[in-house]
Amino acid sequence: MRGVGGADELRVTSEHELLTSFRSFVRSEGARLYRDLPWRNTRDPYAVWISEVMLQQTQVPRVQTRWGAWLEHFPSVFALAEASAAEVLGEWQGLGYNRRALALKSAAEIVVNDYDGVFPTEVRSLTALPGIGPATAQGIRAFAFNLPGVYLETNVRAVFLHHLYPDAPAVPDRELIDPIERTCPGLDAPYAQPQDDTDTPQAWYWALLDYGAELKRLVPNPSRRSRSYAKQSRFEGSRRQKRAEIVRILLAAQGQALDLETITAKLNQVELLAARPHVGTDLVQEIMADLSVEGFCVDTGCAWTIA
DNA sequence: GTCCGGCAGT
DNA sequence: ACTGCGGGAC
Repeated sequence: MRGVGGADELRVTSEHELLTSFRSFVRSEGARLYRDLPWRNTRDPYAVWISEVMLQQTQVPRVQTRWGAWLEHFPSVFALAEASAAEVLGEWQGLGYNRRALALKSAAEIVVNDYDGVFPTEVRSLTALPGIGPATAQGIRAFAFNLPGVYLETNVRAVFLHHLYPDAPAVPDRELIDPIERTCPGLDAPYAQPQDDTDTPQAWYWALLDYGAELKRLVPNPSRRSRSYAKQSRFEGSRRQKRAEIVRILLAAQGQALDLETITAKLNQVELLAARPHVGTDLVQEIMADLSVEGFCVDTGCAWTIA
């Protein structure tokens, strides 16, 4: 672990002072860079949950254009639980990673059936819901319930790597857990004694996110020095590009069943227009099997309809 | 080409 | 630990 900010800003004599000054620095940057995002003006767990899932591997500007529309279409966990998969996928189009939309609907059904529509607050209960992993669970806890925890996602990771591990080449996430715990307001550590009533988990993580986003514009992405960093595969021409196109084709069919040849033909119209190679029915067959297993569509013998 | 307020299956 | 999964802005 190394110094905070610049070496001249602070003279660090102990880990305690290091984390304490780190905290006040991030709080101050967070205040300066605060983003008044729409989902930050509610504490409705449903609305916060939707924002957290939309924000998984998806940049803020895209979510800003879609979060409000989703809440108008599906205003409550009950509305979402009762919606059809096609309706949910339709509202999701453009956000990417379509399985998130199906997970949202499945989780909504569980919250309605098992929790009477009231969102759980325990990490174990939250991560048991489809589409909610450790990061999203802590995000919901911090932003909807103002509960402390280890919220470790890319912006938070960038801030801690930049300030506490400036030269380490491959830092595992487990190294970050301790300092994150020690700096979160409300966790049992001397650094985390609340300064005032605005010193909350919610405000702390907003500050980390806002400062982390700014940091990544100023320096090369510190998260590259995370051991969990992985370069992502090419999208253009990929299987998942075709898969997403097939979902669009099924949605456009409005519940009508399409056979393998029809789906392949429609897909190849798109591929041809984009000057990509012709796709064979074998690959389409494979993708349809995956989509069926994942609940995107139902296999009606030799044809598929959107679920 | 890079990255995004990750998750789930293997 | 590794891989598949979307789509657009830069």
